[in-house]
Amino acid sequence: MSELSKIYQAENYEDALYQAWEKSGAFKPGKKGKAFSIVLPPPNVTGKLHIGHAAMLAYQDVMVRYHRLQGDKTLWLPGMDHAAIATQNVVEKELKKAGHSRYDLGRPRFLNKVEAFAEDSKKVIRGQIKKMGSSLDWSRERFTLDESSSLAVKTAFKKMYDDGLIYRGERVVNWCPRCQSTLADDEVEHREEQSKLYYIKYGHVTVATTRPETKLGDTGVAVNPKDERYKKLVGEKLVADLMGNFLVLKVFADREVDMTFGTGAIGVTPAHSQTDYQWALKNDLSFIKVINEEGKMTEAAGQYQGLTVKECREKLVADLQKAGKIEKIEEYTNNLSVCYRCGTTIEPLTSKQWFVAVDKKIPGRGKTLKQLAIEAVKKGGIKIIPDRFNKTYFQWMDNLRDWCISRQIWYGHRIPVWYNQDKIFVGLTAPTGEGWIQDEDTLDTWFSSSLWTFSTLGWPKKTPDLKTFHPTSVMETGYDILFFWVARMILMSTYLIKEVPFKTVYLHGLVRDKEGRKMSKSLGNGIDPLDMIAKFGADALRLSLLVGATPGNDARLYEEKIAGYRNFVNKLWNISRYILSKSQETNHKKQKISKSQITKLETLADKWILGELDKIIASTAKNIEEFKFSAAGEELYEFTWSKLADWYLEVAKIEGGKDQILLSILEKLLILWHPFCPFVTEAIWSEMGKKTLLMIERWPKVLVKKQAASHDFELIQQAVTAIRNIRSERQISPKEILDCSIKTSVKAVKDNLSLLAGLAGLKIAASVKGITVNSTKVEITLAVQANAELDKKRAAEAMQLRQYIEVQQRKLKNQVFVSRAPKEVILKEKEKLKQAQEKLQKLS
RNA sequence: GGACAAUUAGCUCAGCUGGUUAGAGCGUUGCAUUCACAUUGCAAAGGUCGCUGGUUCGAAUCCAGCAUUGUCCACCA
Repeated sequence: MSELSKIYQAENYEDALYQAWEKSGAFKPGKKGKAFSIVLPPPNVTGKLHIGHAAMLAYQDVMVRYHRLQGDKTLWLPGMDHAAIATQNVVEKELKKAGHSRYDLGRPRFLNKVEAFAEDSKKVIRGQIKKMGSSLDWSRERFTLDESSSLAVKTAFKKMYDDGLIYRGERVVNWCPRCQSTLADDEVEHREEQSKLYYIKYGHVTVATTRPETKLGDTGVAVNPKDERYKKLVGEKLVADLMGNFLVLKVFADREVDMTFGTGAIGVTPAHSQTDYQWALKNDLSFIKVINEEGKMTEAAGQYQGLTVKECREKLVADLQKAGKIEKIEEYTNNLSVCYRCGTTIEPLTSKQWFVAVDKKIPGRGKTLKQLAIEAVKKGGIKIIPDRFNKTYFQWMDNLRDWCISRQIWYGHRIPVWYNQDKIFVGLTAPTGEGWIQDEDTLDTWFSSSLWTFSTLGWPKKTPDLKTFHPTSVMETGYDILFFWVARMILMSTYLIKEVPFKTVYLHGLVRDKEGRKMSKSLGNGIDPLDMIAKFGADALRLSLLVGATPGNDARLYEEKIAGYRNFVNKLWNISRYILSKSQETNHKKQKISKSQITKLETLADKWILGELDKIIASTAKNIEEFKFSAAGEELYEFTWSKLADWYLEVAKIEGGKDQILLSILEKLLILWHPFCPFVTEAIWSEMGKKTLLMIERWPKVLVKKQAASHDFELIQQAVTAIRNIRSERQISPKEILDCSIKTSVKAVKDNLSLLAGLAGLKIAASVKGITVNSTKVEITLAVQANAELDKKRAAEAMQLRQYIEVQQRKLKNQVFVSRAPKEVILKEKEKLKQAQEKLQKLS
């Protein structure tokens, strides 16, 4: 066995270990055990991974490695998302730098470019995922645009079309003029913006608007039915002249009109507003489209044709002002709609698009898609962690409207619909015959990702994987895509395969910077996971992301925190180094020492540490199964550093002959830590000379030892700490041997304390005068000089104790307390009182 | 406008379904140096758990209200 370095050098081990894992085939699910599966939320192929991805990988790898150690048939399936608009944007931006547009290249050549970019991106991302130590089954890697995903998409589309759940219609949609595409409602973000509210005269009625240019498309005026000012106008037709554009406006009443806003009368623009569109349908208004897909004014805008929206607004307002048609202009804070991908202002406009009907009854099921998705969570098929997101989910589902799924971009799944004059064909492949032309549009990227849990397992084919691993066990993802993705997966899965896509949804929070700000390129406060791995090692990064992060809550990350866990990883390394070096020494002397001497087990300290080990084996498993990764990590950390290293190893140095017990503890400890920090644990495992991999070991069994030893060992700890305290405050060197006397009812304490005395520098003496240190059953008197200042401190301590005793006595005399509190609580309180009294007695 | 969360030591956060004299890490202070580890060890200081009421024998924990911060949703033109 080679000598281990003083400090764990992560970079010397990580890549080789990953290769060894991958080569061993252990990332693939085994043949036995119950199934445990997670499908990786596919990262977008837009470039590289950020720290949020690193966090996601850490959480999932903990679960996956844990279940593998439990002997489950464990699958973690990797894949990536083509992220239609996002990816196309990146490539278009690059083209633009060279002065080109996608139209210069044409569809096929442009798509080749995007595909090449996506392939490069995938390579980079794969590398990053591996750097994190993620134990994914790469033999099953998938892509949302690969062949079988395409088949799944087309199959789903056709079925929904045949069931009447997908339809084509002319409706107001969210249009991004920059992306040249529609967006779903939830892909629109809202930003507060300082703008102006213009009061425009429509003859004798004045309407208020933030968007004067759309007024050119007004065909109605809405008022509240209760509004006395306008009552007599309802049903009338107004004619307004907007700089030569004559508007014919039907006045109608609707309860949703806010009488207190503006003038109480609203100009209605059916072609450029969702609300107005609904009103127009109800009140039979006509549609005038004044803004086109480029964000420019149409022919219907008369003299303003060809101007951009902004230009038109400025010119029209100036013209109207000159003509005396503007009553006033007020400052106003507006909620601006912008594209979530590029931030461009959304133009709502009417357009012919494909939609998924969420409120239509599914033939043969008697329920709507929306109802299916709500039931899946309500009836307990799916558990969301933390559960407060149930409410958010239901609220969103209740408000869900038909989902616009067609996008006017090139990169993505082409809509499987063909047209021939007025004939239409929907199918998996092009129809035969002359004159069929496929729809130019592609599908919303979320359409393909909504099938992800089962399309990755082979659907629509009935594969063994689909049978074994679906529904998946856990969906681990960020709460920010609960709607985009999680909700849509539930919708599609319950409809298409009559199964929930996953049993548990674990939602993690965002990773923020030290000040709690969102990490972003513009702020430059992002932390690159690869930099951190290079600096501190992947294990340290994983731990810093795992510990301190609770589900659904954002967590902060900064270098000092990662450095702290790097220190811990090194501590684990050195604990192992010590244990291994000791056992090596003994091996050399093996012939001289009898077996009974080597395994001098079962001292008080042995019993204590083995009891603690049992506890931590059980609690770590429980914590991981309950998704409390942070708590699991914290408790293990405490066991490893504060109990094993700080106490047991020190005792072991004194008592000696603990090679077997130490090695056995180390083996178990490495298994417990493996899900959290797989690299260092596997590295140590191999340094121990193990021939098989740690990652395929089995989770240790709890031995159910009698744990009475715990308490007695804690007495020793208390006494030792008290002695050190005295040394520290009186500045007595640890080397100075102190005379003392020990009184205790527990014999083991006396024995062990004499061993530990070497630590504390104690000398046993029959009777000594000096300062008394005590815990419940131990009393130690140290021969040290009195010190006025410190005696004062002891007096203050005594004072505090007396107060506490008084409180406890009052509590125990209180009849109401004694009669109502449970017995255990009363006993506990009595014990506390007794301890305080004893302590006080010895102090004075 | 609605909903949700957070508010605990200088900083970052634990604290499960009420029973602690409220914990950890970092930071701070003092001490220790050829010991597995200075990426270390030992010890200490530091909090009336946002505010006000209520329920209870007992509240950081449950309830109500308020304040501050943050997030999400919503068609207020």
